[in-house]
Amino acid sequence: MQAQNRLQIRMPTASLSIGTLAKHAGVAIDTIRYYEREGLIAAPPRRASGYRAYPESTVTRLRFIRRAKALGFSLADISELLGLSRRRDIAGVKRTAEVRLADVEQRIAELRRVRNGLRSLIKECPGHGKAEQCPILEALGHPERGEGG
Amino acid sequence: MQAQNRLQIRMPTASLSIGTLAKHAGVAIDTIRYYEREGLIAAPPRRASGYRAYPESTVTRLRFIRRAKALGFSLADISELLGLSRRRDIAGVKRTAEVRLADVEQRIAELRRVRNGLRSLIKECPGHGKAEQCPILEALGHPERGEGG
DNA sequence: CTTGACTCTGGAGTCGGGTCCAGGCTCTAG
DNA sequence: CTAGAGCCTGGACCCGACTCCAGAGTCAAG
Repeated sequence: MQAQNRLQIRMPTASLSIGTLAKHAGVAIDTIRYYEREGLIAAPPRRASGYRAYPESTVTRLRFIRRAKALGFSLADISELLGLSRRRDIAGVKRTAEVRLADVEQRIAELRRVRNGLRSLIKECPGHGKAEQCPILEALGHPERGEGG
Repeated sequence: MQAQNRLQIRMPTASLSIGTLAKHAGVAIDTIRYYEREGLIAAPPRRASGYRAYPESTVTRLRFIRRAKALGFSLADISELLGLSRRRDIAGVKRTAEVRLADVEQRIAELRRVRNGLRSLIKECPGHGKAEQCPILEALGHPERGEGG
């Protein structure tokens, strides 16, 4: 849509093709289209050919999504965060981050328990000998007892 | 099952229907059939009617699976563990547990990083005011800068 | 015998987050 | 002009671990 160029105040910068955007933001083309379908990024204007023409700010938006994902937010969380930020709802953003933190802390606690269990089992396993002497199998419930193992 | 009692050498114990087994082991009926398809438990003998008739030891086997899952093993890992245990390969069992431990430790380290990042962001966020003052949005990359937010 | 709970089968659906594909346009360098 | 890269669409497919379904046969209690 060239019409835009003439009608709009001023193009902030040249627009990006989806491939260029993908490269700049470090995500796959298919992922960008997927995010558009899911409403995480706005549908961009199109050229006469139908090609998507992204404003540069979309790079930032995609990086936001990437970082939020790295912090353990799901796409649904990110959607929420984006909505909050659009509404300048700082309190909401903070609350969301706090919920996420609590979640992460719980996962850490669970994994710690798992780790400790695994560690002591490994420490006590001779690494050879009969199954009956293996505390790992023992702890798990000796699956072969009485079976045709 | 009366016929069985007479024909077979001796039943070690009464056999269990799939529903009873499910209750005893604390898993869903569908899950048991799923595990059978996946080769995690052996296909049990059938009654004349086609109903599955499980030996009691299957309860133990299912509990083994449940505990291993709780320790973060995937069904594929569990399959491997079961094979190792069948072959009385204690060294193999120990190695598998060690790999799992390393994996768990890495996940903990990652989550810790995430937690620390989230914590400091939250601490510095006033919880009100302008988006520009929110370090959470800031750290994530201010998605609204220059956009029609 | 009847009723209602239980079980059988094969196959489809679920969730999250993408990834891949065919078939057909479009853009750009030479 | 042509070749080849890039982009379009809708829809299928992937992973893991189930979960649900319809339609039909079976079992136990009353």
